Amino acid sequence: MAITDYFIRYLQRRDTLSAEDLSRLRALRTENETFAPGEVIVPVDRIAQRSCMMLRGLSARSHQLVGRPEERVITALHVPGDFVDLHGFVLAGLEHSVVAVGPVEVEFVSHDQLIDITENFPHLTRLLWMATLIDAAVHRQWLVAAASLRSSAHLAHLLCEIYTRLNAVGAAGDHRFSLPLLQRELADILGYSPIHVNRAVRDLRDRGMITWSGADVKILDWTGLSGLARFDATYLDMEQMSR
Amino acid sequence: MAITDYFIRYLQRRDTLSAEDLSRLRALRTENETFAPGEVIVPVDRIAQRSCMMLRGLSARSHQLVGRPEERVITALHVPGDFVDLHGFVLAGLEHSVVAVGPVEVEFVSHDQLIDITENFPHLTRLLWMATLIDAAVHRQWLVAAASLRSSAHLAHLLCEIYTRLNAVGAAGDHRFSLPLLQRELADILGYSPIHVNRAVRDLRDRGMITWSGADVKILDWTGLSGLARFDATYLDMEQMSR
DNA sequence: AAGAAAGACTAACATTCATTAATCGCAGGC
DNA sequence: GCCTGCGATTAATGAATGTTAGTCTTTCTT
Repeated sequence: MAITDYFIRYLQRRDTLSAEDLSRLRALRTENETFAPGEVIVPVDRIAQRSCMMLRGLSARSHQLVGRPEERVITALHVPGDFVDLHGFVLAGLEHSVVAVGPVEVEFVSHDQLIDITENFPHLTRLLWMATLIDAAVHRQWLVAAASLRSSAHLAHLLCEIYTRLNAVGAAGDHRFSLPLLQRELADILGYSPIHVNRAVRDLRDRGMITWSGADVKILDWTGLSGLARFDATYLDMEQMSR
Repeated sequence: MAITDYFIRYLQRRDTLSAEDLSRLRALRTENETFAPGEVIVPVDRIAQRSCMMLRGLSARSHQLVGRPEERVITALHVPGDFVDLHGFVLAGLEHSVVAVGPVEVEFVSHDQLIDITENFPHLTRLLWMATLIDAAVHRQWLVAAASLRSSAHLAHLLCEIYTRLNAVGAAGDHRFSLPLLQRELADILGYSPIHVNRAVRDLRDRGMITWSGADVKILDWTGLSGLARFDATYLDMEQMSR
């Protein structure tokens, strides 16, 4: 997989890239880096000079709670092809950090190249914009899930979403995928205690919907799992459209 | 207040607008419309040809739950100056509707004018992008609040945020504001039952932190309320910065 | 092979929140 | 001035989730 190809595939799934758009993307100079589980990929609060695309593994946006330094909330997960902190290009510093979940490989793109794109490639700019808007749509869906689903269904929704996103970039198939999340980290995502997450995992297992051993997840009953979660993938905006 | 002036103030609070940017914004042709409480301003699912800016009142992004038509979740509130469904310009249809909360006045801007801006005004384009990214930051903060705060503190966080945003555009002051939300609608926002919302409101009242009668909210103890909510307004990204 | 550490898992109990069913209070219609 | 409807409020009960305190595997270390 050559540089930025995952992200190009991400875009091409949703719009047609012109020859100029494509060659501009292919001409991006990037810095490749790897991170061990738990390492900070993008620190909180600092105004960065670059943003990173996921190449391999899983990363998370982690919010430290004020006054409770040992607690955190995870507000997003990122799979290969995601332009993780693209929003850091426009905002005045991020209010969260990005950390590696499991081993991670990313590519950094300098912001001066993004400035060039926004100055000279309006269609490509709208597609970058779109990528951040899809992230926002995922945020909204997490809010809907948090407000309307109980523990097992809430967990089921997360599994359906992650599988759909991994599958969309070819990083999962046959209803199997690798999810190197600890139950403690799942708790930070879902807003439950680790013990309650354990109950939810056991419930989905007892219903025969999934197996989960180590980092290996297999969805045995997609219909049942997605029905329980009332999962509808349209919010991931994976339709072709001219933008 | 002339056309789009609220939104111009919203942008100027965060960056410097060049004379060209300003005149382009002032040249926007808009359609002014008013809505009664509960009316749909932007319907779900349809690919729109225009997006709307809030001029007066309060509106909400409302997600209908699949299979439960009487239930909904509100994932965002919008105050004057907000470019409510700007994301509809780039996404392939919205997965939520926008409804009026109390009486509302908005201005619609056609998407062909937004195309023109993205083709010819790169700095202004980045500012429009920024507006949608601030919405996303608010989504994330709501996720953090939902995961880490119990009922009273969660409600307190919402009140702190709305007051801060209203105050930033001059639509509130002296720790007073109008919030025409029913407790049932608050429940759709916070993910609680209406009864539990009532308990939270009573709790904040009993602590002497707020009064709330009809649509009139007064924060009596800002320090206490924002401390309870662990509210930190930096996520609203209200700092001046060149983007 | 023994020990240690980390994560998964379980049980018992406490707290938070949902549900159901009423009552209360206010505003509008007649 | 009374009725009516809607929303706010309260109480009682049960379900969902948190907390504390462990045990059980597995894996790594020595």
